[in-house]
Formats: sequence, structure tokens, C-alpha cells
Amino acid sequence: MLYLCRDFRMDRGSMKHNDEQFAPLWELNELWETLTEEERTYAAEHAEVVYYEKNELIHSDGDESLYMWMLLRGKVRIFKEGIGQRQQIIRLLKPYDIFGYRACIAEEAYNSSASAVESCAVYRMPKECFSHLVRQNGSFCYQVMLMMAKDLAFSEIQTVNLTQKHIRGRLAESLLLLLKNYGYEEDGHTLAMLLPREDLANMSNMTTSNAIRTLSQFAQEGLLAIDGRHIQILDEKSLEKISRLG
Amino acid sequence: MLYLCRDFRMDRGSMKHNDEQFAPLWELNELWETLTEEERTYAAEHAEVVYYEKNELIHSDGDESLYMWMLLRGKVRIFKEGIGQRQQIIRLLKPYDIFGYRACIAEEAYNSSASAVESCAVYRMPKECFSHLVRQNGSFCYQVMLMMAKDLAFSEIQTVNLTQKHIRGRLAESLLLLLKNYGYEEDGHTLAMLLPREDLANMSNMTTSNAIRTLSQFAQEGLLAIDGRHIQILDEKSLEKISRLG
DNA sequence: GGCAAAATGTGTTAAAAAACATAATTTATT
DNA sequence: AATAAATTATGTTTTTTAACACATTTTGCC
Repeated sequence: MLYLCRDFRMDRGSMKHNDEQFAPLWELNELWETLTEEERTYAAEHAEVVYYEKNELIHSDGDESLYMWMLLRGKVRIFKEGIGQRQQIIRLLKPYDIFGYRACIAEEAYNSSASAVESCAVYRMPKECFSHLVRQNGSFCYQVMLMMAKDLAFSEIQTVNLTQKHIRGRLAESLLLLLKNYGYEEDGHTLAMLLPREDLANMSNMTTSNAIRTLSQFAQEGLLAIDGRHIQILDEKSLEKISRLG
Repeated sequence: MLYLCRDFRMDRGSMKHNDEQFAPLWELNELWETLTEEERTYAAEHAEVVYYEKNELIHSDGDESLYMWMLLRGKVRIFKEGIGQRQQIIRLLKPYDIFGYRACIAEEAYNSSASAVESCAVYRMPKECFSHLVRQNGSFCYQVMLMMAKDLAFSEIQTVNLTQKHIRGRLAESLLLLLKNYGYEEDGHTLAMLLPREDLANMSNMTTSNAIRTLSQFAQEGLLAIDGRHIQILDEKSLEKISRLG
């Protein structure tokens, strides 16, 4: 699958949009609360809202890291291309998560790609501005480091999950991850995240066929109910057991 | 394989040892150069040298993080236990690498285990002291964060390597990693790192049998020469190709 | 609404890798 | 040096998963 930029004539993402308003950074993610009044003004002045359509590419693995991003509305997948078109989804983002900050700090190219799962709004801040704040404010630096420490722990756990668990364990793990990250719809059972089977496969290190097949099996076993991309979790305990035992 | 503590009556590691002397922290890893004179004194006062024997466990996944460590002499493996005794080696350390710092900063338990590949000497610094320095000195915090950014990028690359490459690709990758990390002996061909096949397997996400078999294949193909644990790399280019193509 | 394209579902076959078995060799210990 | 234990080596079988094929359903678009 290709995630093409909607319109190659303009910079990625669009700045013109309806009159949707967003609160300033520090009201959305506690990360920014460590900034002083002055720094907040600086941050607000250098953050702009950009919009992406469903499946539009936000940045690509290997691109020069020009911006640090914070998701405002929608969902974003962070992924890496592996051997022969296969993608590995590294993590999925929800509003107010930041991304692209690692590359900005390390002064390296992005080491993964980001694309919109659904129509999105994001704040973007030029690398230099973000870097400046991190270098200037020790508390802010510490908060960013805490975030990175979480990402690192998660990545190392995922390595073991994805390499050592069997297909059923990996898929169960992914479903529970979606649950943890996005929760349920109002009905208290349906995952509040609609993913194509291909993405589910790319999260779980398996082929799309196997994601479809295994999901059907889970449904037959009464662990889930499937209605297209709407997935109801009926037996969380059993899913956890399948995930734990590999 | 079990890595048992040599003597359960004493705290892990031994402080009594021969009169080996080590330079202060800041002469060994540039990380510490960002500390002021005063902070250096503080760091030196709170870092003590500890010794570990071959295969001795330094810390265990899930242990409360009491220390941040810096390797002085020897080699250390960082690993996670997966499903059914299988270990995944997360990374291998060489002198002056630091480890256990992520858990100290996140104020979490260690999320992986560390054991000595060969007889080792390490500096250890209580979590509170390390944490204090990170919080007090913004430049130091930034340096530590840079290190974490490298570890995070590496971890994400490894996830894709280990999940998507085939056995030959994964083993070739591991061998090149050993080469990059430890280099050659004086002969310019023999890897300066002697690992049992089991560790090679645990690095490469495969069974020990398959590590042995694939290594033999590489030798038959003239890519390597094997003499017990001594591995001569004869055709680096071809190994890189095998690694790249998966 | 109708069409094409994409996504989902399911069965079959082939490839990859683990599991198992057993022998030979090396290493450690007494 | 002798012995036991661990590691290395190699062949065989079984399990797991990818690859392939094709039908069906859903979705997007004019």
C-alpha cells in the first residue's frame, strides 16, 4: 500500500482548513507545563496547526527531521519499512502524543515514517525551536527524557513480543494494546479504533491473511465479535492469557 | 542456562579485589565531561568499583533499580527473558558504556537483565546520585538523553531486523554488529568477541542448533573461518549483502 | 445506482524454522 | 590424567507461517 501525499505542489499537510480551534500546547500535554511563561509564548508562536487526510504521509523514514509534532485530533501510525514492502508498525498515537522528537534531539533523520490512520490535525514545531527549549530548560529536557524512557522500554518489550510469541499471542497482544491505547466505545465492548486488517497484521508481524484468519478464529472461539472493522472484545481475560502464553 | 550469583551471602558483585586502578568517570566517557568540578567530585565520591565473574548476573529484569552502571573492563550482555526460557539479547556492552540508566531516570524497575559475558569491572552509582546529577545539570541531562535517543533508534531497527529477516540475514547482522562493536583482533580478521553459540542464537532470535548450523554454512561458503569460538570474517561484503537482503 | 477497486475470507501448498535425537568434541573439575 | 558436564555438530521430523489462489464482500467514486 502506498501513502501518497495528497497534493505534491504544496508542502505536506495543509494549513488552510475550517475554523477548528485548539488550546495552547501546555493545556493539552503536561510535558509543556514545565515551560516558563516566556517559553510558552515562544512555543506558541512557533507551533502551527497542520492537517492531514486519511493515509497521508506525515514524514518518511530517512527524511531530514525538520519538525517535532504533536497530534491534536485523529490517529497516527509510526512504522518502518522492512524487507520487501513489509511494514512494521512501531507504535500508534492518540491525541496529544508527540512524535518525531527523537530525531530532532539526536539531530538525525527520522528513523521511521508516520502516516495518518484517519483525518488528523497536528501541531508542528520547527526542530530548532524544540531543540532550543530542550537545551534551555532542564525540567523540560527531563520531561522529554521521561517520554523517551517510556518509548525505549516499550520498544524493547515489543522486540521480545514480536519475535518470541506465536501468531495468536501476537495478535492478542496487539488487540490488548489497542484497547489500552484507545479504550472502548460507549457500549463498553467495541474497540475505539478502526484498523484495516493490514494494519493489524503490520502491528503483529504477520501477513494480512493470517491476521484475518486468526481474528476469525478468535471470533469463532467467542473471544471477539467482528462487524467489519468494528471489533468487540468479549473475553479480555482469555485474550490476556493467549497473549501471555505466546 | 542460569546465571547465578556466585555467592548468595554477599551483595551481588564483589568490592574486594586486586589493586586494579581506574581513571575517574570523566576521563573514560565524554558523557561526564559536562559535569562541573563540584559535580565531578560528587560523582567520584558516589561511584564505586564492583567486580563480576563470568556469567554472573548484575541485575535482573524486574529488580528495583538501585544503581546506574558503567562498564570498566570486560563485556556485558543486556537481555530479556521471553516465552519458555528463550532469551533475547537486547544489546552487548563494551568498556565505558553505561547501562541501567533508563530505569533510574524513569524511576522504574529494570526492564531487562544484565550479566557478565566475561570477568568484569564496573562503576556503580546509586540511582539517587545519578538522578540528582541529571536533574541539576541540564547539559548532562541532554547528554544522557542523546544516549537514550541512540538506544531507542537501535531498538526500533532491531525490532524490524529480528522480525523480518530470515535466519541467514539475522545471523549475518549479528556478526556485523559484533564486528562494529568490538572490532578485530590484531590479525585484522578474528572478531574480538568470543561468544558461545547460544548467545549468538539469543542475539539473532533463533535456536542454538540453527545458529551452529548457519555458522557452519557460512564457513563452508568461505565467508568465515571458525576455530571454536574464534570467528574470522573472511568476506565482510558478502555478509553485508546477506544481512541487507534478509 | 452502478462500477471498479480495495479489502476480507478461506482453502491449499510451499517454505522456514523449531523441535527432537544423538554423536562428537571441548571445557571444567577433581 | 580421568571424568563429568557443557558445548558444538549434524541429520530427521514436525510445527509454524508465508505464499498463493480465488471467491466474496465492502468501499469509494462517478
